[in-house]
Amino acid sequence: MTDRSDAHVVIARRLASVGQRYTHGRRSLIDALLVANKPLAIGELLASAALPQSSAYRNLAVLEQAGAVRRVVTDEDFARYELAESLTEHHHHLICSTCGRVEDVTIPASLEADVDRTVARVARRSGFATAAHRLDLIGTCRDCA
Amino acid sequence: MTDRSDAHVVIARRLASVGQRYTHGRRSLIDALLVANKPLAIGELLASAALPQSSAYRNLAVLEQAGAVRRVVTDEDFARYELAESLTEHHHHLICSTCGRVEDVTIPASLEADVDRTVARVARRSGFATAAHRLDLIGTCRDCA
DNA sequence: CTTCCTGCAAAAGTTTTGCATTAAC
DNA sequence: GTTAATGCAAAACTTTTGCAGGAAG
Repeated sequence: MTDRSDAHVVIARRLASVGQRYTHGRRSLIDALLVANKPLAIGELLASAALPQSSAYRNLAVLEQAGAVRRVVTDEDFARYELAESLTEHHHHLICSTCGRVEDVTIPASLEADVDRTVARVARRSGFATAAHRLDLIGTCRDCA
Repeated sequence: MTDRSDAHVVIARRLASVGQRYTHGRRSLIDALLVANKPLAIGELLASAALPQSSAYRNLAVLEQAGAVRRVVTDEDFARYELAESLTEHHHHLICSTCGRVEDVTIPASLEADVDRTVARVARRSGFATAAHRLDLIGTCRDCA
């Protein structure tokens, strides 16, 4: 998944397998996310992708169910969206608690493996079937320091 | 911070140091959180603490600024609140992606230390001054399995 | 062509705010 | 007594939904 056109092909296939079409609006949203390389707020998506709010929300919901995008929650009172990890790489977020900025970041594979293993064990002990973990770094970005 | 009355004393002091009073409504909210031992949604707090919505929101904001409670974000479209970690212990959350249930959980100290160290390093390299990390486990709870 | 998607407008849900009254210190 | 907190109602904001018209396969 290194090329952008690859992403479009994969997404088209996933949408088709759920009986959904890859329309212009959906492609615009994906393009915006491909360029951004970080979670975008709805407002930013509306500006980049140029489509009505209701269509954005509806399309993001469809794209999420098709496994193309992921809804990201921060401390802000609106949602952000990013490409699904199957189209990028497993990563985490640096969140600035002052301005809300969100950036992607990866952590060393060794720690990732430790977290995975421990998280699976802890969850099992609690009666949870764990699907995933979410590790965010909350701090203050360079501009806000 | 093992006793409940201790929590009230500490919170009263923190509120006072910010020029705020420890009123009946605020005490009710704290009591509800002390009993619950897990993040509560606004609706649950309104039921337990029996106060108007607007007062709940305003008081939770004040209590958060005073360092008594923390706003917790999940995938739901409403917020949850829990006692600040300085009044409890550092912990993480098990989140059921089906029913939204949220439970507290702790992970082994050794992993916690690894995460802390790596997170600090990664953040520094990115120009972030890290204050904290947030590690959540997303899965399916026993009841929803 | 047939089914799904779009766009507009209105509704629903959560959270915030103004203001007169009440409680805290 | 003075200052801050409360409670009600109304507003602000994000997100969802209904429905007639248009695009995708």
